[in-house]
Amino acid sequence: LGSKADLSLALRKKPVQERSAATFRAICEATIQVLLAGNFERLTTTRVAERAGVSVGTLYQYFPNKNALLMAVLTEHLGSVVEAVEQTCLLQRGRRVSAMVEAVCDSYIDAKLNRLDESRALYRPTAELGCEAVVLIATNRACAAIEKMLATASDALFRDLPMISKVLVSALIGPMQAVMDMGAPPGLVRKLRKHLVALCFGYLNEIRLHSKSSARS
Amino acid sequence: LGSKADLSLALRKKPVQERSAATFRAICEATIQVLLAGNFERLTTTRVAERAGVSVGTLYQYFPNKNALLMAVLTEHLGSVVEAVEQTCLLQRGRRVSAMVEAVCDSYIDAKLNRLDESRALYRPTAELGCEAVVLIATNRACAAIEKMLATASDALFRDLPMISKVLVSALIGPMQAVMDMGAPPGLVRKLRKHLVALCFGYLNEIRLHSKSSARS
DNA sequence: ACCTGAACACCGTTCAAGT
DNA sequence: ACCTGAACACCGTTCAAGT
Repeated sequence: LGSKADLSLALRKKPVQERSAATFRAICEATIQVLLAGNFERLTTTRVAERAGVSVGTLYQYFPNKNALLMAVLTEHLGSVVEAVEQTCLLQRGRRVSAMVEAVCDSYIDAKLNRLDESRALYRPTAELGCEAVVLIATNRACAAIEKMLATASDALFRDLPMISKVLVSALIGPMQAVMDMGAPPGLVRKLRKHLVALCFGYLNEIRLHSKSSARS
Repeated sequence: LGSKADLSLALRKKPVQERSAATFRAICEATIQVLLAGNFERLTTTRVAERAGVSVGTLYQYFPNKNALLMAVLTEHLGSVVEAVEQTCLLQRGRRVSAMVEAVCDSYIDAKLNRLDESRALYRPTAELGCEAVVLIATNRACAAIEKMLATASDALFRDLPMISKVLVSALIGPMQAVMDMGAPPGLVRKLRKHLVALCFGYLNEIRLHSKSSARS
C-alpha cells in the first residue's frame, strides 16, 4: 500500500464497452443520490457502490479515489452552469452594457436554480483538496466568455479586462451562494437579481474609461 | 459507542485551572502548526496531540470532536478580521461614501494579509459541516457594522440596507479569496484594492436613492 | 474484460486505569 | 483534577480470486 494518497482526478476507465458505460453512469447517479439523501459525511465509497448496485472494487475500477468521484459530479454540474453563461454571452455581443449585465446575471442565477438541490449538496465539500482546481477551470471559462463579450460593447471601453472579468465572476459567486444557503426563497431571489445587476453595472460604470472624469476622493 | 457523530462545537472544558489553560493553548497552536505544515488531510487528532505534547485523550477532554478543534481556530481567525473591519466602520461614521468604501476595503484586505498563511491554511476546510455556521456569525457581524455606518453617510440615502450590506460583504469575499489562492503577489493586491473600491462604490452609487434618475434599460 | 468482497492500513473517539 | 494509550468502530483502498 502506497503511503501517499493518489490525488489524481483522472478517471481510470472511460466507458470503453457497452455494459460498463451503464455501470459508470449508475455510480455517478448514486453519488448524487447519496449526497442528496444525507449529510456530506454519509458519502462513503461503500454506500455509493451499494446504491449503484455494484461492489466497492468496481467503483475503484473507474475512479482512482473518493475525491475523483466527487469531482466528476461537480465538474458536470459546473459545466452545465458555465455553458448557459457562455451561450448568453455570445447572444449579447455588440449590445449595450446594461443589457449584457442583466442577461448574464439572469442566466447565471437561472442555471444555478435549475439544479438547486444538486448545487447545495455539492457545495458543501467544495473546498476539499483538488476541488479548487476544478472550480478554477469553470470560472476561467466564464471569465473568458465575459471578457470577450465586454470587448464588443457598443457604449463603453475597458482597460484590463482580464482583471475586470475575474472580479465580476468572483464577486457574483458570494451573494448567490449566500442566497442559496438560505433556501433561495423567491422574494429573496427577486431582490438578488436586482442587486447583482446593480453590483455589476455600478462596478463597470466605475472602472470604464471615461471621456469626462467624475471627480472622486 | 454512539452511532451518530457528535456535531456540537461547544468546548468541553474552558481553561478552568492554571495548568490546563496552557494545555488548551498548546493544542490550538499545534493545530495551526499542523495545518501550516502539510495538506489538510495531514490534520489528524493524533498528530495534533503529538505536536502539542499530550495524548489524544487529553485533546478530547477539551474538544468534543476534530471539527470543533478546527472551528475554534477558525473562529479566532475570523474574529480578528471582523474586529478590524468594525473598528474602521466606527471611525468612518459620518464620512462620505467614497471614503467609507476605501477605508473598509483596505482594512479588510490588510486584516486578511496580516495572517495570510493562516488564512490560506484555514480556508481549505472552510466548507466542512458546521463551518458555515461559524462563517455566518462573522459575516453577520460585518454586515451589521457596515449597515450602521452606511446609515450615517453624509452624501447618500439607501433603501434596504440589510440586503445591501449582505451583498457587499459576500461580493467582497470572492475576489479576495481568489487573489489569496494565487499567493497574493503585491502587484495583484494593489490592483485588487482599486477594483474592490470600484466594485463597492459603483454598486452603492447604482442602488442609492437618486434625486434625478439616470435612465437605464 | 469485468466484477467481487475479504483484508489491510489508518483515523476518530472512548474509557478503564493510572497519577 | 488531569492525563494516558490500548481498544473499538469504521472508512478508503487494494488485490487475489472468480466469471
